[in-house]
Amino acid sequence: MQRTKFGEMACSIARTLDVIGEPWSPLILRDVWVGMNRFDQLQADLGISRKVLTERLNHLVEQGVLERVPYDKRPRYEYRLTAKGAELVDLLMVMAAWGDRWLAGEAGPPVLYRHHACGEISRVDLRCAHCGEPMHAGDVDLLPGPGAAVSG
Amino acid sequence: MQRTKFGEMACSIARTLDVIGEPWSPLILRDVWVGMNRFDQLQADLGISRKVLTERLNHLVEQGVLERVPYDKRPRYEYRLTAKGAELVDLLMVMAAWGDRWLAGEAGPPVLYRHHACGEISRVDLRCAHCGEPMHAGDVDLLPGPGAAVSG
DNA sequence: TTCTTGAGTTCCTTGAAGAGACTCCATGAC
DNA sequence: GTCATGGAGTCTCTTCAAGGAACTCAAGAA
Repeated sequence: MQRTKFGEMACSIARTLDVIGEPWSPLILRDVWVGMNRFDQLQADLGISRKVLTERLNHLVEQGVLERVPYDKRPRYEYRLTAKGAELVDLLMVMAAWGDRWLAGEAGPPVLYRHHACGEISRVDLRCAHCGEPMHAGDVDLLPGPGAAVSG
Repeated sequence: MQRTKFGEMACSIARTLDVIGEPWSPLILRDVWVGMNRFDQLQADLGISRKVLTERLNHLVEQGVLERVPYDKRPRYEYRLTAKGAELVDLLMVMAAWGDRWLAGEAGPPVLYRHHACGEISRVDLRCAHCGEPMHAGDVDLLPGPGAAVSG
């Protein structure tokens, strides 16, 4: 349904939601990220209905976020992140960082992230690609871009 | 419905989805961010049904992401981002950045972001809070955190 | 040959989203 | 005082998506 629900909106947020905005899609991506690549693994881990899992996987493959790779001569496939999909997982890390900060409660975060480059437990931080200073929603002005006035 | 759908999962991504994972919620937040603060404005801009808009706003207020502020003696309210909500908008900026990169097409991005600190058109970049180097999904190991083994 | 296993399909029921009319209530116009 | 207005919702009905569970299909194992 949601396939073209938001996409007409000339808004990159809406367009992104057309790719991973449907229920379960972000969690499917997370699972693939941590190495759960197969249909039955995903179905068992998420407790999602097989029908919906099929639909979501097909959509994510169509969108170029996952690829379906045979791993056996039998009809056996597994799902892998594409480059496009890997960058979506960056988004999931930011989502996790927000959840860690605001929803983790007493127990603390369920998952820690160790950064390869420095070897430390860390978290992701948003910075300006131009000047390197922190960049948050309150630190920017929004201007119409070249793709602003899409008509039709 | 989705209110506690994913939240039991001891996963900050799932918990975050319980807050803004429902259809329309991210777009409602975006609209409030850019200054559309009132019920009828939101309803007209999004084309969402009034019933669903009511449900979403209530949920976002319950979650502490928006606050409902009277702006007149009459029963007139507007919705504002809380600090918690403003940090969610950071997530939307990352979402927009992904959409700009992968879905904008020929026309280019519909919106540009000018960073206050440097005055330049820029985009958000993910860096390690510890060492300041780029931090992407492929650059981290995941380890169980203190809140990992939530039972019940 | 039959069994098993991964990867889906199909069908039926339940529950959420959409559309749009209706309500409530304080104010300003008359 | 009465009426009209406009923002902010509620109510109801229909449509469409999600859940659950049984069924199918292909190929290698016993």
